[in-house]
Amino acid sequence: MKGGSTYKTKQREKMLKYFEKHAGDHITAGDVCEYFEKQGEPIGQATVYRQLEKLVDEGLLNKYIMNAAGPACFEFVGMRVHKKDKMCFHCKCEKCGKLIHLHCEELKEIGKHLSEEHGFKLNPLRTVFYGICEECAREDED
Amino acid sequence: MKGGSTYKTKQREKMLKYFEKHAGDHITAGDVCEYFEKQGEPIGQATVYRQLEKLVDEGLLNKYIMNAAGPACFEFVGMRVHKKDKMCFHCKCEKCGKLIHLHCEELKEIGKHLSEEHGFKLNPLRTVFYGICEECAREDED
DNA sequence: CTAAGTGCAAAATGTTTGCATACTT
DNA sequence: AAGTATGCAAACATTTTGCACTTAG
Repeated sequence: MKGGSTYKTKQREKMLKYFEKHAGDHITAGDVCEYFEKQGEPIGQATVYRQLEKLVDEGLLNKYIMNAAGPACFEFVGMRVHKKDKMCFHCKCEKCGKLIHLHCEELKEIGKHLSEEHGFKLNPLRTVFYGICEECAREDED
Repeated sequence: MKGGSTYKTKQREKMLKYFEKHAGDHITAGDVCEYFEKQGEPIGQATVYRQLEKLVDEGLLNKYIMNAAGPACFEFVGMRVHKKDKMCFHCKCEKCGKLIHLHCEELKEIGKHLSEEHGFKLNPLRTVFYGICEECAREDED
């Protein structure tokens, strides 16, 4: 369904290591370029984007889109291991922009419900809940 | 908190009418420009973007971001009326790109849960569930 | 040797901004 | 009259593409 195999190149390995090391962080294509630039071993941006896409396809990274005119964020997921118990949801505050990671059993029910009732296989790793976080809600009492 | 008042201009009214008429549809800034272009009464794209932003701030439209390098979508919400029973969730298929509108009581529980347990006020109108739709899942049995 | 990946620079998108002019209130 | 909106064109930022070259298998 997807074309050909994946070569193990220096660039790919370096990027992967970088993401692995920063697991849990949200990293943009620009961040990646900048980082390796500073390391004195730059990776062409075209390569960065192409590898990023590939890694997302392979399920090693997740891609999150926050702002329309702003870079997409990528996050390390793990080596093809989709550990259910590590599964986490993301909440993005529309007010302060904060991104909250939620680990919650009950939320996993959503996935089951969507699947059973609506035939939709939720990808919790890519899904972002938008709303207002606790702190902002407090200031925002209208 | 936000600057100044809002004038009732031709452009704004036309845009609003257009969105209202196509309630439920997902419309891009480009769509808006194109539509009025064809009507023979074009609206400058800067104006379109500025009004779009404004309308979102005012809560008359919702903004959805699907692809990083793709236009944002806007959808009519209603005249400041947040009818709970009209509340709907969006599921976006990562495979075929289809966007599904879901009206579901159970899903509304998510909002309650997030609010009560995590202090997060979900905005279901802006939140998009990513995953694989029924049809694609069938072809995709791996 | 062949398929896949790289890097550069150029193009393509989508969105934002500066500024002079025009419209609303 | 004062404040806000408009429209154009230019500026931006992010992402994608074409092509010659290199590298992995």
